[in-house]
Amino acid sequence: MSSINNYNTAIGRGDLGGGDTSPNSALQRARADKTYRRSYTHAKPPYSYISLITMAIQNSPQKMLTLSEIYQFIMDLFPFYRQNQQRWQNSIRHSLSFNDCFIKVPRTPDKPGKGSFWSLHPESGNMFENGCYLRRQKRFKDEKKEMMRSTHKSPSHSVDNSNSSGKKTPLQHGEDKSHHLDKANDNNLSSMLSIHPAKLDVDQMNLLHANDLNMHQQHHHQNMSHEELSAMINRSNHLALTSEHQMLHHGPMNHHLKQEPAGYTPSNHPFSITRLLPNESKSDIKMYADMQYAGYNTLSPLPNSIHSHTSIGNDYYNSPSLYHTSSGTTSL
DNA sequence: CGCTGTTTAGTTTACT
DNA sequence: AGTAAACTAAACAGCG
Repeated sequence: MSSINNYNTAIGRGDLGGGDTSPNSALQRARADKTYRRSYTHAKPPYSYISLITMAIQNSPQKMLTLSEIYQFIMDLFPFYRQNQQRWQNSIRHSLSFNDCFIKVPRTPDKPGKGSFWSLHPESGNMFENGCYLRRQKRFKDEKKEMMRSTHKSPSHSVDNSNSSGKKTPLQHGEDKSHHLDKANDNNLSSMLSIHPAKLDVDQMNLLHANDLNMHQQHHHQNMSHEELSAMINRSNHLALTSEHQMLHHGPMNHHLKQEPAGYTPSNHPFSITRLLPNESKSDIKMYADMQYAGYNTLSPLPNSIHSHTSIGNDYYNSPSLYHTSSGTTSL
């Protein structure tokens, strides 16, 4: 199914700034109300939180952002998320913690502050380049962490302290602490880089080894400079992005993802995250203009100059220019 | 104290 | 219809 359907569903769900409008009435209102176009652009973007986080990180120069920077990126980009902040920001935090595709990069002493940096797991690949931005076909799992989880879940490790409701008592929280810390330590760059290289395909492995392994072995990651860390992550992300090409010849890196039809180029997808990258050509920035869902027409292709969220001068759901297609107005 | 991060649980929704 | 991904809420700990 294409993301056009996803888009329609997102709108159809009635996620219009908190209203529980039925799909039909939303559509009727869209047709009747001339001011609706503005509301329409405040509709919930057709992206999952995971894809939004991914966008934010991939658009940052260092390929890593703090939590608040991720928040800011999303709010800058989508007015929808300027409301109900507590709700979606909780979900963002949950997504970051819960999904193995996000890794924590510790702050270095020269960059003190609150919270870690968040980056993308190099093995997570192009999670959304298959065209689905609301729902991945398969959740990315870090096998190492998966092992840890199952180990901790196994009967030998988890004495049943749960009460009938399944809610933790304060005591249980205390008892969980070691597990908590293990998990926390596991969810960072150090463990990410100690991942079984066998999981990478040959080319990636060679590159990673050639470029990074020496450094990896010589330094403890926590002691790396921020520049080293980000350079490493940049390279890894580049590998992930260029894996598109490899997939055409060797099949998908994440083999559980279905193959796209022949001729399909992920970066051509209307909501492609690849298209967000600053080095992408934006000559086709009006690509969506001719499409029926022109309300999102400039969603994906960010302006050339975006290298950090702070430079975002306009948002993509709000700019009046977005309301126009090549034929003049948005048609629903 | 507020923010960040982790975890659990329940619900909703996309997809097969 | 069943399953799994995504979303939401909430409790809690730790840190600056």
